[in-house]
Amino acid sequence: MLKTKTPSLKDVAAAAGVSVTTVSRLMNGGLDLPFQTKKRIEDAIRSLNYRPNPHARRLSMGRSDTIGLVVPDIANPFFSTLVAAVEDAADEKRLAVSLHATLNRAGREVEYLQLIERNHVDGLIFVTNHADDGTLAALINRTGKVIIVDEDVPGSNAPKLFCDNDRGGYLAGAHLGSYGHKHVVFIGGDERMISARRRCNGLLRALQETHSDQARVDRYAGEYSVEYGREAALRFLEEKNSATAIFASSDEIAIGVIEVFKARDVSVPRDVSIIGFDDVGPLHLFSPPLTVIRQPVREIGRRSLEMLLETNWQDWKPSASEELMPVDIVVRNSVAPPAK
Amino acid sequence: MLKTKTPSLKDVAAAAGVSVTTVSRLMNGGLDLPFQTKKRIEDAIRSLNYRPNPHARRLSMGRSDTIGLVVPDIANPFFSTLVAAVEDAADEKRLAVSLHATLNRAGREVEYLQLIERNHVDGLIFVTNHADDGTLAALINRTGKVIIVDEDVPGSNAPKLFCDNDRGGYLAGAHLGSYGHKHVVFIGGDERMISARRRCNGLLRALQETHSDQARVDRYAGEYSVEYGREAALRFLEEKNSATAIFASSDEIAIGVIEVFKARDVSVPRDVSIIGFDDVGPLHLFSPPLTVIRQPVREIGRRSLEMLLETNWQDWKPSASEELMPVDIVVRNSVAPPAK
DNA sequence: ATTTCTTTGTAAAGCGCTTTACTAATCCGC
DNA sequence: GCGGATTAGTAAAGCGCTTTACAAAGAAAT
Repeated sequence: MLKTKTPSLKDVAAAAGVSVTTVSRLMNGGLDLPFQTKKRIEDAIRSLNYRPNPHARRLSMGRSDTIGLVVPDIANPFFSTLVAAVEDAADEKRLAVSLHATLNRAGREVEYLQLIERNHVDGLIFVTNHADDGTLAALINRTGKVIIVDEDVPGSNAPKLFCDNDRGGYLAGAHLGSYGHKHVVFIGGDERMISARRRCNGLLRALQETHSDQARVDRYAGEYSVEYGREAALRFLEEKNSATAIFASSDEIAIGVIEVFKARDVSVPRDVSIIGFDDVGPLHLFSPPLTVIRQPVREIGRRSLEMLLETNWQDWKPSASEELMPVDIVVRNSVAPPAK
Repeated sequence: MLKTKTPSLKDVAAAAGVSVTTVSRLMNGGLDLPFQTKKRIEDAIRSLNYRPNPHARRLSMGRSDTIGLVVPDIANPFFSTLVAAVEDAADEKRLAVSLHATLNRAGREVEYLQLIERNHVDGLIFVTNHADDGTLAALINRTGKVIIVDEDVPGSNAPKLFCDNDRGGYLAGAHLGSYGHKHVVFIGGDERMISARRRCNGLLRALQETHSDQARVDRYAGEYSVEYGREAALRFLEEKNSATAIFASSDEIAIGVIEVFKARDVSVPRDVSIIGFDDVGPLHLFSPPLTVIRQPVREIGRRSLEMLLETNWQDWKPSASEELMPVDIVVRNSVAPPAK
C-alpha cells in the first residue's frame, strides 16, 4: 500500500480551483456559492474522499465537540446504563464521548476533572459514589462546565441531577409499613452522602406515618457494592438484628445480601423482607423476584447531557439548581408480612 | 471571573526566559538541561499552572492518543464489562477511549470505522454482533488498525480475538450429554456468525461422542437479545419441541427464555434443562441458578487493547491471526436428567 | 592557537483548519 | 455610464504545539 498522504483542505481547493477559504466556508455553511463552483468543490471532496482533520479543526475552533463522562465503574450495570444513555444522546448531537472510570481510586477524579481545563473536552458529566473531602468541590467550582449526577458533591456550584431519593425512601417505607414492618435496616452509603441521607429520611418518615413511634430504622453504612452487601448481611445475621425487613440501597448491595441469605438458608421474604433500589439488573428473575424502587436511569443519562448543553455557562449563577427525576416502586415478591 | 487566557507554551517560555523549543523539548524528555534552567522552567510551569493543549499537540504529532471502541450496545452487561476492561487497560497506557454504540443501526458501524481515517483515533477495537454483507470487511481492509473482537467480520484482514466458541459448545454438549440429554435446541445467531457456528458444532460433536447418532440439535437463529430469547422460548413451547435441553447462546437469550418459562410454568430444570453462555450477570441468583459457559470477558477486553498496541501496523500481513480465549463451564443448577 | 566536539540553546517551518480583513467583479437604479 | 451595493472570492494570520536545522559557547584534542 503506497503512502498516499491523506488529502487536506488545500488539496481540495487546488482540485476545485478555488482557495482554501472558500472550501472551508462552504463546508461550514457560511457561504452560498453559485451552483457551478459549489458542484466543483463537492466533486473534488468526493473524488479525493476528503474528510476534515478533527485535530486541526479543534485547535482552530478552540473546542473539541467531545464531552467527558466520568463514572465510578463502567461494568456496574447502573452506570453502564447511564453511560449508554449519555452516549446515545451525545451521538444524536454529533458529540463524541470520552469515557473515564475512577474505580474509586484516589486522585482519579481530580485528574479527570482537569480534562476540562485545557479544553480536552467541552464539558463534563461527573458521577461519583463516595463522599468528598472538599477537594472535588473546589476543583469543580474552579473549572465550571460540569454537571453533577446521581450523587452530590457537597459545596460544589454546578447544575445537579439526582433521582428523587427522598421519595424513593418514602415509597419503600410506605410499602414495607403497609405490610406491617416497623423495624427495618437500611443498607447504603454513609450519612455524608445525599443518596443515603434522603432515602433514609424518606424511609423513616413513611414508617412513622404508619407506625408512629414504633418505627425504627438501623443504618448500615458502606459502599454501594456486592461486597458490602455481603458484609452487611453477615452483620445483620451475626448481631441477630430484630428488624423484619431490609432496604438495600442499590442492586449491588441487594445482590450481596441475597447471596449470603441464600447461603445461610435465610428465606426471603418469609424470614426477612427485602426491597432494593435501582432496578437495572434482571431482578425479576431472582428467587424471589425482587421488589424494588426503580430509578429512570436512561432518562437521567439523557437529561444530564441536555443539561450540559443547555446551561449557558457564561452567566450561570451558582444557584441551587437541583433537578430531581421521579422514581417508582415495582412490586414483585420479596416483601411479605413479618414472621415475628 | 475575569477572562485570563489559559497559558500557552509561549507564556511559560517567556516566564522562564527561554524559547518555546526548550520548554517543549524538556517536557517531552528530549533534552537534558542544566539544573538551573530546568528548575526555572519547572517553576514557571507550576506557577502558571500550565498544561499543554491536547489539540495542538495532536495536530502537531499526527496522533491522538485516543483509541476508538465500538460496541453494539453499551448497556448490555457483556459489552459494558468489555468496555470497562478496555478503558482500564487504556487508562494504564494513558490513552483516552472514544466510545461508540452502534445499536445495530445501519450505517453506524461504517461511520464509526471512518473515525480512524482522519486519525480521530489511533486505532479501533471493533465488536459487532450481526452478520456483515461485505461492506464492513471492505472498509476494515482499507483502513487498517482495527482489532476485531468477539464476533468475526468474515473477509476482513485484521487481528481477531474471540473466545473459544467451539470449546464452549463442546463443554455444554458434554455436560448435557452426561446427564442423558440427546436432543437439545441451540438458540443463538444465524449460521453466518462464527460464534453460532462454532458453538453449535462443538455442541453437536460432544453430543455425538456420548450418544452417537441419536444426538440431535435444532437451531433457532436470531439476535442475541432478551427479546429473541422470549420469542425462541415461545416457539419451543408452541411447536412442542421434543428436545429436553436448551443451550442459550448468551445471557440475554437465557433471560428471555427463563422469563417465558416462568410465565408459562415450565419448570427448570425439571421440565427442561438450560445452559447459558457468557456469565456476566448475577445468574447465580436466578431460580434456579443458571449453569453456564463462562467467557473471560475482562481478559478479552484487556487483551484486545494489547493486541491493538502490539501489532506493528507498518508491516502487518493479513495472516490468519486469530486468538482464542479459553472458556469454562460453571455448573449450577439448571441442568438435570431429562424427564421424558 | 586552531580545530573539533559537546553542550545549551534558538529561530522558524509546519501540522490543517477557521476566520478576519480585503479585493475584484457584477448588478442595479438613475 | 457612474456611484454604490452586492456577490464571489482571496490572502494571510492565528490556533499551540513539535521538530528540524542551525548557532554560539565552552571543553577537549591536536
